Amino acid sequence: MAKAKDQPLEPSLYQQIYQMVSLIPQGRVASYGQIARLIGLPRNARQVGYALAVLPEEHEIPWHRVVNIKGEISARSKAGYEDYQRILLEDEGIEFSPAGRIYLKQFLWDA
DNA sequence: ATGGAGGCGCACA
DNA sequence: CTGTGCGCCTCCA
Repeated sequence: MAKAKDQPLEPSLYQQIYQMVSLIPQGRVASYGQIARLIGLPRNARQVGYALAVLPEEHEIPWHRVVNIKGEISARSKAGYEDYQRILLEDEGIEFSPAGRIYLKQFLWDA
């Protein structure tokens, strides 16, 4: 695409991530890598996590529906949110295995 | 400019 | 199942 400097004709990387995450339907989860792939950046799973880590306080983004490829809730910088995330997910009907992992086969978002 | 760090992913042992 | 190592790419100080 022709772009003068790097004037983003497209939303910034984070904006794309946020938008994609907001598309995850209720009762479903997606992995970081999956989100990255969906926006055409298969090697940016980490950026997805980073983007969510710096989410502004006010947003409509279902960040809790994003977990790692194993179906478990990743540890993050700020404590407390892990339990919160699990509660939000269970509240949507997502089930966890005894080991604390989501049954991806059943709940992974089929984009 | 450079280096460190980050809610990851995957291959191996 | 767990632990370790390495690759990937961007953001921030």
